[in-house]
Amino acid sequence: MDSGRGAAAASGHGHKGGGGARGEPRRRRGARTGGSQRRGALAAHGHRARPAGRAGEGAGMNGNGVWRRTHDNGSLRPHDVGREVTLMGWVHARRDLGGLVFIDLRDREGVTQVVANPQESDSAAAAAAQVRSEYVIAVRGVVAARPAGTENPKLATGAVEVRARELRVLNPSETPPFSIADDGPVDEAVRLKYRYLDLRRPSMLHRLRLRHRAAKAIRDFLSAEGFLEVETPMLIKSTPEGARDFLVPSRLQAGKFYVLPQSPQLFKQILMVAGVERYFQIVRCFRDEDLRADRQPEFTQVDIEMSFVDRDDVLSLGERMIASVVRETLGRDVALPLPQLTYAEAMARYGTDKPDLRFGMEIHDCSATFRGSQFQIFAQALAAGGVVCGIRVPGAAGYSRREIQELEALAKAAGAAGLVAAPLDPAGVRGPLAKHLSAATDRELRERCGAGAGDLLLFVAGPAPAASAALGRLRLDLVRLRPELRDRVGFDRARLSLVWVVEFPLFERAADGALGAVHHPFTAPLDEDLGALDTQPLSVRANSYDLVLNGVELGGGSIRIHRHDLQQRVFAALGISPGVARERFGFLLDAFQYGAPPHGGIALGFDRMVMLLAGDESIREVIAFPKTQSATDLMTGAPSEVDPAALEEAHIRVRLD
RNA sequence: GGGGGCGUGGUGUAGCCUGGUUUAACACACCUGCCUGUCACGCAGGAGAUCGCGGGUUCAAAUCCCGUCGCUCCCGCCA
Repeated sequence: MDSGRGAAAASGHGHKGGGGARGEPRRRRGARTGGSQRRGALAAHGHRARPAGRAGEGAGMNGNGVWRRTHDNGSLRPHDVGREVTLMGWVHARRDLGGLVFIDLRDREGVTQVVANPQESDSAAAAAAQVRSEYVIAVRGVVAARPAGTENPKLATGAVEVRARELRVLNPSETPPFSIADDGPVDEAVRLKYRYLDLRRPSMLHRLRLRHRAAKAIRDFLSAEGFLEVETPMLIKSTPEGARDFLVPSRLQAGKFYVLPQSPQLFKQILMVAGVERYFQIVRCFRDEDLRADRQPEFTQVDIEMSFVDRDDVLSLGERMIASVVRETLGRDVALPLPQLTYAEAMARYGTDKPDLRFGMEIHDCSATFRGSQFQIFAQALAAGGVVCGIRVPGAAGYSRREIQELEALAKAAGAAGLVAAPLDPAGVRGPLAKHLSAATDRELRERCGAGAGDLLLFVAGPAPAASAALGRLRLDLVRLRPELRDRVGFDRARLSLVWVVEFPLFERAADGALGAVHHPFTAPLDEDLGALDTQPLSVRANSYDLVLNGVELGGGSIRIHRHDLQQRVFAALGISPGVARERFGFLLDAFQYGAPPHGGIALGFDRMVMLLAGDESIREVIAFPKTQSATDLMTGAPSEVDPAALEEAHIRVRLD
């Protein structure tokens, strides 16, 4: 720190006392100057551990009690010329021309140029010369039109400037560790440590504002639709399903724990039994799982539940809400109703249950074409009950051997056994596959994939879900890694491509072979599949839905089971005995004995929603105080050890191994 | 739990692959002086880095190797 450079610098300001505060030299320059403390007597300074010996502040330095801000820094226009104004804010930039000093003064609303001219105010000019980046200052002066030719069209306020009569430093600032004004790339760890400075940057303030506007749009929309915002508890009973819980020890009940909610799922269903009919909450949820760009241990959901509705009612509500949010934040229209894909279609055409529909390159099932093929790889896969899937990469027939190998590596990383590449010339398929194709199958293949000369076909053979999933990943990798493809496949990054994915399976086979709920155990099966519930549970489709935006799962929901007999059958299929069900969900089952209305709902990831609206690739950008990938808070240092007495009271003994 | 990327003055980067002409370079920021119409102000001067940390190889390590820490992307995980 104070390395002594410029030790003499803080001396010798010819300060004029005249009502103006002087800029206060920053610590680096001023620390060694010694001298008396002429600090203002006010308490405002008392708690600031500034180094001793700084040139003192004048009597007028004590905060902003005397002045009142009249305008923000984004609002002055030519019609304000001649008006006496008081502005406050942070020093965005200072340009000292020697005598004449320009200060770009920034606050939340914008930037206004302040001019300090010694011919107009000696004291203001002297103070302005001492000011540095990120000092908080107050300026009193007169709005003037800028001299012809010096207007700045880049600033909303660029036609005018404020001629300073008085300038006060309300608070000096250390040199910030990174530029607030530049708003350029900075290592994320540094940004997180100094999050208060990071958030000060205009782009981050914009994100906070965007988030607020999205939340407000949601509240306005749902309120108008008759929803009640109801809060649910944060300290709740553990229900061992799904993600790992965050534990909260109970002091009063030794050895027992609350957990933080993974979602308000049970409570919102209880609220339906309670007759609330239309509930929503913008609510924090907690899941102790590994982090990703779109996953934080605490995140925010828009949680919605409605009574006396069917699936279409929920979808309509959900998509109208999203359209409203997009309109209120981006001013863009979303065409309704949104398209719907069944889960089966999504998997077949895009290899994923959250397809990115901003571009084509769909997956084609070419199994029929290759049935009976002499090409061993395909023949074996088909004989084993698998499939052969392909995608057409337009204009990629010229990819080199090396490029193809890179694609194969990606496919293998995505779970494919291999990748067969077939470039097309005007005569048809070339490459290793060509000699195993008759003219008829060659043509059939091209027709099936919509491919022509110059295109590249990529095939994966294997079990149905794995083969299409691998191609689905490859499809995404291709537009990510090969920019030249984006135009050819119609990829538009700015598009908002919303789609409902419906009819998920009700159950899935877990790794241990047990049957598990894809969504949660209160999800209703589709009526038409009820018959198979006890005989072929894996074939039963759920009355559920996910909302997908640009390949990101925004959220999902379902129509719930509200009848006791059906719930028993689902529990039975899941292998949840009545005793276990009672232990885990007893209060919900009890509630359902007293007249549960038909109901359903949806929960949307609010952070992800705002991230996509902002065009960001990580929800950390739209969370004011996010955690790192290792779930630490670099600003506060959480998590940390706690006072042993607190552990004692919580009946916790810590063991490290 | 596993795989990949990154870590060099305050910030962003180059240098690393191929060890030695590097006294670790550049831009921005910072400090000093000059400068009355700038808005990427300009000009001149200056300070600031034992190259994340530890160990090893070598005559010699920012550079090669091993370990470790931090950040990050992904797989697993996330009903």
